[in-house]
Amino acid sequence: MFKPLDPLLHSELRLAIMSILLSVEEADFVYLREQTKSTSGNLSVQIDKLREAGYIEVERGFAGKRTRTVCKITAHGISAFEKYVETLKGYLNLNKPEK
Amino acid sequence: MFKPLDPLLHSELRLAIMSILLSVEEADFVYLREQTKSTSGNLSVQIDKLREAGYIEVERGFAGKRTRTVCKITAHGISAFEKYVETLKGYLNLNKPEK
DNA sequence: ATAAAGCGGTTTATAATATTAACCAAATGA
DNA sequence: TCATTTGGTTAATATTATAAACCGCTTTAT
Repeated sequence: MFKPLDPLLHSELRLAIMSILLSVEEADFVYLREQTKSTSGNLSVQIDKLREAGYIEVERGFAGKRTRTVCKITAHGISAFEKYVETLKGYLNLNKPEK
Repeated sequence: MFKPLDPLLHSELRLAIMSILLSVEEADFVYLREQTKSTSGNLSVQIDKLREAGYIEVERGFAGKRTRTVCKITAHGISAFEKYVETLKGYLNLNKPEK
């Protein structure tokens, strides 16, 4: 009945990161930090976990002279996310009981 | 954009407990343990957290000579769950992108 | 009877995780 | 030049989940 939830995605910040990357196709570190209202440290750690899992790709480049770290979701990340959502639905009684 | 997820509900086991109690209206310890495939220790701890938060009520009674701990969800628990689901939807891009 | 094993749980210890705090190098501004 | 800010990383800490050990009671076997 209750299938296990991918622990990598069942995390508020990582889920938010994935959600953004799913709708935006590419986002840099600063943008993600603003959107998620997270601290740099936390964001850095969580990005790295997603990257290690192969859910996102991270490329370091430049914006003018400043460094810029760009993230984008991978195919593997997309399917993991979709699977997570399906699994999660099993927990959420999405069929609202009639009032 | 990303509202905080109630940490009490954003937990696999506690969410499963709540999900069951939402659909069943009353369940005892053993039933919950079987359905969630959790250990007694883990279940005991998580039930207690939900009870402390006022999300569920716990009553101790008897089934024959043996003790029986019965759980049921409270109105507060129901609304917390519903709110959690709504918040969560903000993370889940539920509108599938057309293939 | 009494020992041993099982059941329904709780409490305590440990493993895993998230979050922050401290730091660093490069760039900018006074 | 030297202090600040920016874009991050690394290391330490706080929080959380999970499992292990235990407890009182009941049932079963001897």
